[in-house]
Amino acid sequence: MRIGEVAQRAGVSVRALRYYEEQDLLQASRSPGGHRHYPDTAVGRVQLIQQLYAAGLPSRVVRQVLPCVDSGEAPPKLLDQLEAERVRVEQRITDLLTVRDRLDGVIANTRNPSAECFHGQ
Amino acid sequence: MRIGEVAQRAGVSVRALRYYEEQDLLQASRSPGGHRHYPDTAVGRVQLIQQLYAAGLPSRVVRQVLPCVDSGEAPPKLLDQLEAERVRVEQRITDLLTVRDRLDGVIANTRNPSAECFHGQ
DNA sequence: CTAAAACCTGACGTCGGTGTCAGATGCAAG
DNA sequence: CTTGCATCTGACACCGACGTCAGGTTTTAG
Repeated sequence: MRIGEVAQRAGVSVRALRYYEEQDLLQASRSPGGHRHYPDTAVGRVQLIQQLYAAGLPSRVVRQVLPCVDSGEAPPKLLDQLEAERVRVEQRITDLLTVRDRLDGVIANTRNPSAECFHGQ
Repeated sequence: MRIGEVAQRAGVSVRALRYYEEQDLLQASRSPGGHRHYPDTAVGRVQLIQQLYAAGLPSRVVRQVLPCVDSGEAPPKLLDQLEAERVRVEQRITDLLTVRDRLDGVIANTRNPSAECFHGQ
């Protein structure tokens, strides 16, 4: 599978895939002429990478985490790192929940201004 | 209250506060000599701004959302915008939950490798 | 065989929220 | 009045995940 097709299937740009390779997140074999060639599993991997990015993990962390998610286990040395990331993710989740509730409050109150106005934080 | 104290209390840098003013997120009166002076409510407002940033909202959106969160209601014209943001936030939450569960899976499996290896997505 | 489409490697641009530095002032304490 | 910290206004630096352009090569369709 060539880079264009992977990009299209995974919903990312060709540039992004090259960047992932540069960051050692995604490997590709090469044709005699130098063109990248990917296995079918690449699409799923790219989507996984996107998910981790969406969670706010930077490349260097993704690089560590990826093989663990693949294999389902981690070298003990990375456990602390993983747990630290878990904590961060959890924190972001609670932040987002708070913001969501605030937005909900404003929306509901605007739709139905009769209700009591809670301005608590 | 002067800028240094606000920064310290809110846990952000002085630079950030100036930036917020530049972005019309936070107003300050000025002393005769030009120094910023903030009301006590500024600290809470800054924390709110931080929360919105943490949720991934960019400055221009925060600028629209802030007065609504203050007043508890929004001009109807902004309702669509607010709901769009709500959807985005919700999406990010589910992304984060997925990632969290993946991390949990790896962590649990590493701690107790005996268990069955679920590699579901 | 040839033209077009896809791909290649650099390299520089972008955007947003800050850090940081320079050089000039304001303000409070002795 | 002076000293010294806080603050002021620019302005440039940074980082990360790409976008984008240039100029050249490979692959594929006809």
